[in-house]
Amino acid sequence: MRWSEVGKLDCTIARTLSVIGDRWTLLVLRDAFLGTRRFEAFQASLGITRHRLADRLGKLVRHGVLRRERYQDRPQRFEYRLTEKGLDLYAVVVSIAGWGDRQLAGRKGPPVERVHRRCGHVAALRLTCEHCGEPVTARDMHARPGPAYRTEEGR
Amino acid sequence: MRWSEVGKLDCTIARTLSVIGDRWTLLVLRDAFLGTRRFEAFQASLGITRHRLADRLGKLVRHGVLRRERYQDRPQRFEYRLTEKGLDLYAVVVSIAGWGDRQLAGRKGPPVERVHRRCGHVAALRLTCEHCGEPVTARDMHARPGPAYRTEEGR
DNA sequence: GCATCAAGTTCCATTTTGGAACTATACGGG
DNA sequence: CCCGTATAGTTCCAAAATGGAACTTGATGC
Repeated sequence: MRWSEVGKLDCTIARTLSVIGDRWTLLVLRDAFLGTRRFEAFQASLGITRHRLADRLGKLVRHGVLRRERYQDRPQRFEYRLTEKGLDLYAVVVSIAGWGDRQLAGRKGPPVERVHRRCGHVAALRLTCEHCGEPVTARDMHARPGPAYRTEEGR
Repeated sequence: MRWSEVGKLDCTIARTLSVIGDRWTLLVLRDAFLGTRRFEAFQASLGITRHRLADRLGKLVRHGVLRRERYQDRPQRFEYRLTEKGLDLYAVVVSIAGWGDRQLAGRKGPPVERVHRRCGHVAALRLTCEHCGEPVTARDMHARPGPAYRTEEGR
């Protein structure tokens, strides 16, 4: 199967990955969450080729994750900002950072720390059950076919 | 910059992505979390070429995310199981699934639902602040340079 | 005119993928 | 003994994606 067909599968994970699951895209998003907005800034920070970057930004815009906004006329200049849909990817980016911080053990601790504005503390974020509020790990959960599974095949 | 050099950056996100951030790897992990263990089963479920699959499984084993275990001698047969380090990726996989479920709006609801064994409910998982326990979104958090940043450059 | 800036595009060589066939070990049946 | 089946890979090659570097466009400032 071609990667380009993965987005048509009926798995929500596969479809999400068809949007954000390629080499540089999540690093672009990392920068976006750190406040980067301009083409040159992404390029300098990432070391991605301009070609790829233009491509990835365009794809994220087409998928509604970023929005391309003019910040100056003459010459026209654009910047890329996270949409609500894009901001909703925060959990993905933070989960990735969290795993790296825990498992890939930087010698001096994490390079970035996150402060919860409301409570004022530097804190890791964790998954909890929406229903009971308890923290949850893989072993606490059981996956089973959901509504969409009953009507058609496909994970 | 070559993708193969991304793992050497000092960003925990970049380093995590060098392990799990390529095309098929997260789909392999999705299957692993759903209980898939054997080469043939991954291959049939994913539609990835056997070649790539062998490659990806090997890489995950080298990084300690999966462990290759013999389940039969003569002929020797192996299966791939998540290690603790691998199980710790649950938040990443679930966050990706969550975004897909919310934003890519399957017409009939999610294909997979997750039950919290402890409380018995089908529930989405969400990020909360480890310190105060409140649910958190991108806007609630502020990123700033952490310990590792003070001693050396690199995000 | 000439340099500079920002945001892309174009071109081409190198890498990575996808597809399909082939290999290795062992079992079970006729 | 020979054949078919099963599992887990490997090999080969054409097609697609990527990396690097130079070029383009539109405008400002000297």
